[in-house]
Amino acid sequence: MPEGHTIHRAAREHHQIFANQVLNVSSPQGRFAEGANILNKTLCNSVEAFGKHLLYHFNNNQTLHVHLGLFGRIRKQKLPLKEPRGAVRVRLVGQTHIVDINGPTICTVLKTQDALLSMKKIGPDLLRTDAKPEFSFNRIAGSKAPIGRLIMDQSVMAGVGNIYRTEILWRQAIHPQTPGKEISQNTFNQLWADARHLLELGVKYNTIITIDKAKPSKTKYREQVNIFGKDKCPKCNGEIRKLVISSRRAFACETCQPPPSPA
DNA sequence: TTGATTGTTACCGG
DNA sequence: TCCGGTAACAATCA
Repeated sequence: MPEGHTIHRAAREHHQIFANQVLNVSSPQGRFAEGANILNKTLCNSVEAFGKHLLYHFNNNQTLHVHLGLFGRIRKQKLPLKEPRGAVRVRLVGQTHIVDINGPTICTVLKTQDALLSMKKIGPDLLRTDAKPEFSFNRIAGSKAPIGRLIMDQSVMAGVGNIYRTEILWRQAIHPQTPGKEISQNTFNQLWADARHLLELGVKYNTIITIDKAKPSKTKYREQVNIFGKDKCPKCNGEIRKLVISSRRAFACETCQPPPSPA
């Protein structure tokens, strides 16, 4: 579920819903009661995302830091309250909506200052206007690691997950095993721009859309992708090669994305 | 019931 | 010291 677009979407929605409201913060399963009590009946000033990290800033300089990991989910509902579904760690209740957070790997209350400090370990976030892409390019250009690993490394650039990495590299005709140092400035610029474009589309549609002009599918899985999990390349009809990069599955059309020549 | 999954980090060996 | 690989953790659904 969560790539960068999910978290930024949530940040924008939750900011609209919760900013400058006193929230009831609880933990229906009792697994987060201690931190929740600190925030309960407190004013939420703002909500923001850094890559896949979500920060709810409360007054008294407290911040709820959430990272969904692989399985985490955010569920937004209109009032009235319903029974929590599954293992809800935190429930935020505002005047019109509630948000339940299930299965996060990070769900802690920090001093705002410390939460913001920890965000400095993350690379430039494609979806933040203050991002500095030259930092990412320098990391890539100085590395012999495969580009498929680098663009998903959140310390290099933040926001891209496993599906987007395959899709972005296919769109840019870059083989995922190409060493970072072989990526030119110009190629990087296009990659960055396309990644940002796709993530913004993801925020807009609340799902992953990497096919130009596509709209979300009406089936259960709304994603619209070119080659992730597919057998045939939509451009050349060739066979899609299955790879594993950073212990995660990846895909490539080796006709449209020529493999790098061996060193 | 089993397996697979849109993520990250600690740890270990080369 | 810097890599790359592996285990561990999270929860849900087909």
